Amino acid sequence: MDAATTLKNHDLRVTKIRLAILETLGDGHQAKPYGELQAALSNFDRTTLYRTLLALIEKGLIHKALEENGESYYALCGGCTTHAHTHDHIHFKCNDCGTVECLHLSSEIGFTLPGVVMDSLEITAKGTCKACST
Amino acid sequence: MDAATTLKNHDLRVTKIRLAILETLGDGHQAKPYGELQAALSNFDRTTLYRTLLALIEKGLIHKALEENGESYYALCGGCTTHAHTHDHIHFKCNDCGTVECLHLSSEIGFTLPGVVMDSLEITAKGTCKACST
DNA sequence: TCATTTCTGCAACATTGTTGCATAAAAGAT
DNA sequence: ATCTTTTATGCAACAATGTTGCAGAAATGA
Repeated sequence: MDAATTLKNHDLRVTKIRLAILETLGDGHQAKPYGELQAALSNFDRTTLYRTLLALIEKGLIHKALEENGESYYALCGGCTTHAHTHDHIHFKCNDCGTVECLHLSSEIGFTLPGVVMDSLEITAKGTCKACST
Repeated sequence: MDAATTLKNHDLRVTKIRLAILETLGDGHQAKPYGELQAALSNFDRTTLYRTLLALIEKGLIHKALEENGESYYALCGGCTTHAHTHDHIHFKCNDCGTVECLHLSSEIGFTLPGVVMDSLEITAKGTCKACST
């Protein structure tokens, strides 16, 4: 499915910056920091970039992850549908090369918190990625 | 153990703002947003607050958690020692009252990521806290 | 092509985080 | 207590990030 169709399916108009963002985010299993997006899309207005990212998040096309330094990372959502994100993945940041990947969990995470009702879970792991550990 | 002794034990000089930060963070199982700290400590310089928070993090007295909105939350470290944080806890944000708590895990989290070496894990859960669900 | 809805770019601003440097304060020694 | 050394603080200036209002431009469906 091409990007334009994806946008239409998510109730979004097809515009240049939206196509450009989707293209920049590439295959989707790697999250890009905001600074990199801004640099790659510097021909667009910064405000528009922010609002477009918000729109894409709102419609479930992309998601945002925060790193320790406070920078926002963005990545395509795999099987997310509008208003029903299925985030059965975690974010993994390599301390060597700095890339942030969206990885799917091989097993379910099971733990309980006494007395609270859990809605969602955000997990960020750090370490050394496959490429850097060889 | 009082705050002054805690600071000395962590190789930190005892200053007004450091005592004030530790006092503001209270009993330690609740994380406070940066904005709240700044408001409570508005008699100190903003730069000093930032540098002091960094120093306290560096020495393992407090830790930082990032929320979805990008705001930094700070909380006292329970059993953390200098350069050896034992973060066997997760951050839980209540969608109702907005408080962020540091909760200890009742069970170990076990999962593996194929091909990567994991160093650390950061987990944030969201939902409804005990007080708000009754 | 037109009408309507939505998006974009600009300006202006608020917040957050950082760096350099002179002064002030803390800690240990005299 | 006073002095000396080391470290922390406050100020200024700046950079980056994020937000809001609004006029003009673009996308969509008729």
